[in-house]
Amino acid sequence: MPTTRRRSSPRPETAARRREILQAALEIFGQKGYNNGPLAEIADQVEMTHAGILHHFGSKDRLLVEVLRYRDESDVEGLDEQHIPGGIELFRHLVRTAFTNESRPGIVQAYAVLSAESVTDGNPGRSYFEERYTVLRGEVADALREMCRDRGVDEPANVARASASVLAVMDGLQVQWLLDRDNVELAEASRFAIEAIVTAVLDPRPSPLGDDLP
Amino acid sequence: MPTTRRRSSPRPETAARRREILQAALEIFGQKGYNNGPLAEIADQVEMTHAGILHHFGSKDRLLVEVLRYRDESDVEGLDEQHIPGGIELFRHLVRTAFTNESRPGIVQAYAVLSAESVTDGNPGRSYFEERYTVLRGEVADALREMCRDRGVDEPANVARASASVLAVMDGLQVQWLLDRDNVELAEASRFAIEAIVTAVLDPRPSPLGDDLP
DNA sequence: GAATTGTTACTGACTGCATTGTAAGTTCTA
DNA sequence: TAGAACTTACAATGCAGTCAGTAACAATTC
Repeated sequence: MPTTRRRSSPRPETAARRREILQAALEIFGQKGYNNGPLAEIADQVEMTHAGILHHFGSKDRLLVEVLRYRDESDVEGLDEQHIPGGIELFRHLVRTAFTNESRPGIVQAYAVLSAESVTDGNPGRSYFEERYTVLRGEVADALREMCRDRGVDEPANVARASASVLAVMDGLQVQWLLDRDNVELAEASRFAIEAIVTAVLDPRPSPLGDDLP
Repeated sequence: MPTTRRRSSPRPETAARRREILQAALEIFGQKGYNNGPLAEIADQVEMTHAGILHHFGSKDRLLVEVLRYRDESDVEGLDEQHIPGGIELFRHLVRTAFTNESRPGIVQAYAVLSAESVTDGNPGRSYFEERYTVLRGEVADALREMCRDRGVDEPANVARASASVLAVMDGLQVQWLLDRDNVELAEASRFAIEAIVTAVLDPRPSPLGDDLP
């Protein structure tokens, strides 16, 4: 028996429809959080019923992980041109991102809310964020080492600490900014902090706090 | 008519019972988030029904704001002795806190989760966090200015940016740590970043990223 | 290239569960 | 003895997910 497999290809407009849903979900999850963001509201925004969304994504959990992947792609697409910068260019890119993010409160909020929510019990986005931070820390660390090499700094200490700190300060400032959007200082703070941290790696100096801490 | 107002005072053990509830709520909200943390689960932990909790706090919203206030108090009580340190001592205190926090994942997670969740639509904890960050930034800024004065640094630039950055880096590192508790570097990163930022205020140097950024 | 057949992309109705809040009743105690 | 500190029972939503059905479309067959 040849058992000719019958398998229709998805319709041409389906991909676009899915993207519409992902966009709407990103907005709703960003505004209200994952647990507090009902499928029905996402469905409304794309003129569909919540059952339609479940048809495309199977479950709310799976929708979330696809939303997170989608955010990644659209981020790279929108800000970068094509390649990931390295060395000093990475940090310049991060600073520019901090500034352009001021015009995208939706995405900023989605990221802040969903990353923190991901550490709660049984959250489906957790492994996404675990991996994301690991990858990003690695990229920042590589860029830092490249800068050290360029400037003849041998055996740079604190590269790992600095990488985590750079990402942390950007995330933390975003939360503060979301709570107080009129505070323009907060955007500038990203540049200041990143410069401070990079400087401390390239040209370490004695601690102003003394050497007797833990 | 004298209308002798009849108004019983609460029973002596009531205060302790309320504290038990606040403690349990802090745990549950920390583990599962505010929206995802049901009253029933908090009630279980103190051997009560959820209606009992509502008797004490009126609504879930009001419970949250009391939980946040409670966290503040117990924090100060546990770590500080009595007074808030200023100047260099504040930063030494912050670094020590970062280290001792490693043994209190519950509270750390509660803070990280609830602060991010507070920026979502209609969250009852929002104004608490708005005020908290404003106050904390002010305290850190004062401490920085004091250090500048002590060391003869005039018209220190970037004090506001540095204050926000210090808080941001601590918060951001906590999220990363919650996602990867085995990563011991992350605790040390707090000290490194705080030192870097304070140094950049006390003894500013040219940006390693160039001066042509936004 | 028309008819057939299976699949996609839904909708609407429904199920079942979780959850906050309320109301009435009970016990205890200041 | 009134009010504090509950409990039990219930009301009222809200929400994810299932299922049966329908219309449109794609692939296969003739």
